[in-house]
Amino acid sequence: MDVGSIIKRLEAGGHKLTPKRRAIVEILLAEGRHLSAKEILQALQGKFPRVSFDTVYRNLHLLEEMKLICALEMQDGGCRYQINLRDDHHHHWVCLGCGQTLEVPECPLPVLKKAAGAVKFKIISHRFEVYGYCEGCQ
Amino acid sequence: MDVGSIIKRLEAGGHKLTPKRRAIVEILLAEGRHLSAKEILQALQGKFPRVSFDTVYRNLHLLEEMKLICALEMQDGGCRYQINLRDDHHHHWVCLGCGQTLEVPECPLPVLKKAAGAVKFKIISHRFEVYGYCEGCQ
DNA sequence: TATAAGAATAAGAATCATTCCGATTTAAGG
DNA sequence: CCTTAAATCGGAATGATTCTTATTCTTATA
Repeated sequence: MDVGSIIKRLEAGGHKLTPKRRAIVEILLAEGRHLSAKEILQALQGKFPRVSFDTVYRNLHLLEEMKLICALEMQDGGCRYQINLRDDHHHHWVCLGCGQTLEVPECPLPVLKKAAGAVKFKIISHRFEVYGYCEGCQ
Repeated sequence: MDVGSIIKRLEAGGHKLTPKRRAIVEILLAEGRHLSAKEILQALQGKFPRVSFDTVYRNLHLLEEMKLICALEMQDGGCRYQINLRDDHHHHWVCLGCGQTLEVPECPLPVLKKAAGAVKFKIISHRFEVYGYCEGCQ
């Protein structure tokens, strides 16, 4: 995933490529790890001193809808964002030490579909995140 | 799970049995379903008009630590609480229509332990909730 | 290049759940 | 009954997120 392909996907979706929108993507690409909305705002203020939280959230929501980034729910309820390296649905091992994430190789939901069917439950969405420590942080 | 056994567990943990604490447990038992902190506060105000949010949250956190209730993260980020009918760790099918929950028969984590080991990730905690519609609400 | 239309933005107020604070009250054991 | 730590109150504070309104860009098209 590079800036070029992200820009193409934005344009294909009928969205404008504004300087701030591009900068948010570049920040996420450069950092690699997941960032909070506040961290993104602060990084953005380097180039655009007058940028607002509203702009950060609006663009993060847009990028998330287009599946260009993914939102990680943290243990404390806060949210962090990172470039979606893969294009498909997946979950994360989230390191509580350094903040790096690794991808969980499979989604647990398919295994449970039969159990849901047994109680006639129609699945709409789910959340799954695993918190702990990566090899380096243990 | 009844009021008596909950009181015993509180006393065993060295906690006082205050009228408000008992009332919160009774409200959760009487309602059966999961309630938000606000709903609990409002129900509590019937008996104790001057009770504060602080008291509600303090007691909910205590009851959660003692595993007497479980906290459900909702899709919108809010939290709801219900009596922990079983004594062990489990997850829920959460109905977006009526708010009822059904217990997921197994936790997906054990299946993924091997994958975590493969990347030397030390698991500390996890979140898993499934949202959808129960049979009656579809 | 000019312009129109809609999309995006700024600024800061508003919201909402949750937590914190200092002062006061209360449960439970001796 | 007394003591003491725990629990409570009332309300302010916090912090992330969303909303509102006026303004400014982008892009497409003339």
